[in-house]
Amino acid sequence: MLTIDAAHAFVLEISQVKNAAGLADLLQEVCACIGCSWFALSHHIDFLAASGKGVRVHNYPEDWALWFDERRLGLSDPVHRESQRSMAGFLWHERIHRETARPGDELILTEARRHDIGDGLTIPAHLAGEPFGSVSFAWKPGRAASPAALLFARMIGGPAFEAAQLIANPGLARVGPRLTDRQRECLIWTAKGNPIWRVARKLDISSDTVREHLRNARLRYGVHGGIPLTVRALRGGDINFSDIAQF
Amino acid sequence: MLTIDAAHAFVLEISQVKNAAGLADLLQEVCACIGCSWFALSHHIDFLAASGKGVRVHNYPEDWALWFDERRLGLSDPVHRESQRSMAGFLWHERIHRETARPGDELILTEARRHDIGDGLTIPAHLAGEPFGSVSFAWKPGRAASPAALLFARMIGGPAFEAAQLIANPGLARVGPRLTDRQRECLIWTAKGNPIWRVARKLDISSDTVREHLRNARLRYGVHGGIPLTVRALRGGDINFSDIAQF
DNA sequence: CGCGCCATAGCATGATAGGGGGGTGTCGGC
DNA sequence: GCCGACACCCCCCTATCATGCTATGGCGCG
Repeated sequence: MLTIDAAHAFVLEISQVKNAAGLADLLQEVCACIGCSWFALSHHIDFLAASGKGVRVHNYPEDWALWFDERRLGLSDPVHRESQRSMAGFLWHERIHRETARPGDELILTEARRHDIGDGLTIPAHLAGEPFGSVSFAWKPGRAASPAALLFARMIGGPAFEAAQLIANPGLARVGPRLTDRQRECLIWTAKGNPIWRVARKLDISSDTVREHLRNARLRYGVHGGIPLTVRALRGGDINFSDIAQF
Repeated sequence: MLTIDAAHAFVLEISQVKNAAGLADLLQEVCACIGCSWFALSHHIDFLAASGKGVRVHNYPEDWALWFDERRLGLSDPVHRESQRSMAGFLWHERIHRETARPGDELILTEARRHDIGDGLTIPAHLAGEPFGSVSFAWKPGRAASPAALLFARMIGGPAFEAAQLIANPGLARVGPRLTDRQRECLIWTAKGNPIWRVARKLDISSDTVREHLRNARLRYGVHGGIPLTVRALRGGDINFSDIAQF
């Protein structure tokens, strides 16, 4: 029965869960409640490369998970990609299209169907400084994910992911390194496309100083190069696209 | 009446709304539905400094908004700060505590009460590369935000924020020229932090060819430099953060 | 008062990227 | 059959960046 009360009960139980198995049991119950077969709560990372790190709880067929990991799809799976551009979550059949497809996507989707995974829905789990994540529920081929199920999942997805993170990192409310104001300013001007000497003139400081700020920013993130620095700062929320956009 | 059907109706209407006034009307109806007095959908930015940019729709008292803006609280308001560390949203009385308080927070909260704003709840709106945002609903002093209202807001908050962004930036999504597969590959590897010669080895092509692909990509966007190229490609969706993520 | 953090500034070296040429072959559409 | 888009390859030269090191003054905090 899809009601707010039912969702409330799930959220309360989820907030008290102690380990991954308990969380899996609860998500299985959610599956039964919305009438789907599969659930997957996962960070979008390469689990083979980052063994031990990241959170993942799912009931997908084991060989699908293996196939998925071997191809490092945690980072490039079309559903994961789309979830990174979404705030509210989505039904797969409404947002996974040919237009945004990449070579290889078709293979992934047919392989999923071969493992009895058809339509589904996904709730993104974004938090600045953390890897991307999501909570998905999926049906066997032939049945479509419904808007009501999406709404239901929206009530539960966020708390479920927060619970999973607490289980994986007990007490580790970690926030990545933040940049100082001056470092952010310098980075924003270079990201707009200015060479360092022009940034220096805008900020009315020496270009060596700008260089120094950018260097320190790179050191904080432990990255090499201006492009990775910019990407990390965007990811972590230190700067954002509207800072960079020039109109 | 707090039901999934009611939420569904709101979400459908929100997805069709054409302007900020229409969105405000709908959020006012949501207020009536959950029994609160105030709503506020807002980017967490300094609206005085960034005039014209950013999204904000609210029905707070006008002098409260002025007081808020004058003190540049968009960035440092305790509710906004807490929302930036939350994925699922929260009830103010459960998460706004003395422990995480900063000097000045007490003043903000009493000033809010002076303007008839008591307890409330907030749904964060995170999207990588975008400024932080949130959707809040608040009650007059003496009444407490309820878990059921939080669940209801979870169903509506994300779609409402997405709608607001569409209104503020019509057609910003998926604009401009797209890159070829090869250009995207080269860009992704350089964005990970690889120098061109290493990209060439990964793709098993000459480094001049990599240079060539990157040059053509820059030409398409009409940008100068690898950093602006990366930012444009990220914003346009040609590449995304998980393509670049290292783990 | 010292300690750490920040912003500022300078200098030197080598690696890298950017922008300018030139070219080949394929594929698909007009 | 030609043309445009695409992927591929090669050369050159200069501007820019990354990185190493050192050093100053201001500011807050314990």
